[in-house]
Amino acid sequence: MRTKDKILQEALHQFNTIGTDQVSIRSIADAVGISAGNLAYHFKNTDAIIHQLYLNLVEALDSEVQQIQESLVDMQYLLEATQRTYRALYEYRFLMIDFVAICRRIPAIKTHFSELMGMRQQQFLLIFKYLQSEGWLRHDLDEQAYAAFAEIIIIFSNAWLADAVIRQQPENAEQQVAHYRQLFIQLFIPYLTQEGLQQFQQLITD
Amino acid sequence: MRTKDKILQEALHQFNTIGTDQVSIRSIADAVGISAGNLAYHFKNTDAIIHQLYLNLVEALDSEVQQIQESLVDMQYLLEATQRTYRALYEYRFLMIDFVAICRRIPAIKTHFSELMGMRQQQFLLIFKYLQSEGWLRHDLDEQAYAAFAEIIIIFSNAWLADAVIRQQPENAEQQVAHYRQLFIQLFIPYLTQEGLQQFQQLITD
DNA sequence: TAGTAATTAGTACATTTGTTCTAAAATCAC
DNA sequence: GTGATTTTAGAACAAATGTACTAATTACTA
Repeated sequence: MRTKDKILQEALHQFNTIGTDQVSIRSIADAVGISAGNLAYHFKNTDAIIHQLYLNLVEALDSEVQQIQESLVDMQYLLEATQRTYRALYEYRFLMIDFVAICRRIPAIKTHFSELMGMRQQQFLLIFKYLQSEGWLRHDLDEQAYAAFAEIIIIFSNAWLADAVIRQQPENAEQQVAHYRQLFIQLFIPYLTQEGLQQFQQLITD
Repeated sequence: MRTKDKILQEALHQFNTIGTDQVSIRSIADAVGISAGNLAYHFKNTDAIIHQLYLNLVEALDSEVQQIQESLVDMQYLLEATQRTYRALYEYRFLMIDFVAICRRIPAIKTHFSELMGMRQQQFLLIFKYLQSEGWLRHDLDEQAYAAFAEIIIIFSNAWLADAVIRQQPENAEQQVAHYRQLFIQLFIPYLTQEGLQQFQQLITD
C-alpha cells in the first residue's frame, strides 16, 4: 500500500475514534510508522487530510446521486440507496460528527456541502412527486409539507451519526446503521397511503 | 456584574461564535479585560466553563420538563414549550453544535445528557398516548412506530442547530428558531387525525 | 550505469495552551 | 482601623502543534 493511502487510512481511523481536534500529523505519523516530516511531504497539515477524506466520501456518495438523477427510482431502490449511503457515511462518520468544526476549518467543504444538500433536497422532491403519482404517497398534504419533509430527511441523515455517539451504547457498525436506517424508514411511514404502506412492508420484510 | 458572570457571558459568546476548540482561557480573559491568572482562579480551565454553561442550560430546560411531568399537556402547551426550549437551546447553541467533542472532553455531560434524553423519550411517549386518547393522533400506527417517532423528534431537536450553521444563511435568532420550530410542527402533521389537524392548524394560525 | 526526481528522517523554531506560583491589591468582618 | 480573606495581575514552565528546512536515501528514467 502506498504511503499516502496508509496515511489516509490511519487518519480516518483516528478521526473516527478520537475526533478531529485530538489528531495531529505526529499522532498519525507515529501510528503509521513514518516521520512527521515525511507525512508533511504528502499532506501539508491535517486539514489537507480531512479535505481529501471528504472528497473520498463525496465520490462514494456521488455514484448514488447520479443514478437517482438519471432514472426515476422506485421505493426499493430508495431503500437500497439509503443503505449504501448510510454505510458510506458511517465509514467516514467523523465528517458528520464534527461537521461544524470542520466547516469552520475548511470553508471549501462548507460551500460544497451546502450546495450538495440543496441538490439532494430537490431530488427528494422529485422522488416524492413520483411516489405520489404512483399512489404511494399521500395527496392530502400540500407542497409545503413535502418541502419540509425533504428538509427533515436531510437533517436526520446528517444527524444520526452524532446521535449514535451521544445516545447509544457502542455497538458494531451494522447494528448502528440498521437502527438508523429503520428510523429513516419510519420517517416515511406516516406519509404513505394504504397502498404505499403495503408496498413498503413487503419490501422491508424481504 | 460579578467577574464570574462576565466570564460565563463572554465564554458563551465565544463558544457560540468561533467554536469550543478555538476558545482558550486567554482569549476569554482578554475579551473580559482580566488576566488569565484571574480567570484561572474562577475556572480552572475551559472545560470547567463549558460544564457550568451546560448546567445553566439544563436548569433552563428543567423548568419545562417538570411542568410536563406534573400535568398532562395539551397541544398548545407542547408548542409553547417547544418554542421556549428551542430558544434556550439557541442561546447555548455551541453545546448542541459541538456536542460530541464536548462529550469526549467532559464525560459527565455525556452521561447526564444520555439519561436526560431517555427521560424525554418516555415523556414524548406519554404525550403521544394522551394525544391519541383525545383522538388527535392516529391509531392506525403501532407502538413501535411511535417509539421511533419519539426518537426522531429527539434527534431532530438535537440536530437543528448544527444544521442551521451548515445549510442556512446566517439569519437572526428569531428567524432561525421560527424556521426549525416550523419543521418540528411538520414532524407531527402526518401523524395527526383529521380532528387533530384542525386543532393544530387553529393553534398555528393564532 | 549515470543522473534526476521522489520520498523519507530528522531537526529546529515560533506559537499556543494549560497549569502553577507569587505577590500585590481589594474587599470584608469584627 | 486592623487583620483575614478574596480577588487580581503577572510571570514562568512544560507540553504540544504547525511549519519549514536540510540532508540522506530510494526509485525511476534514459
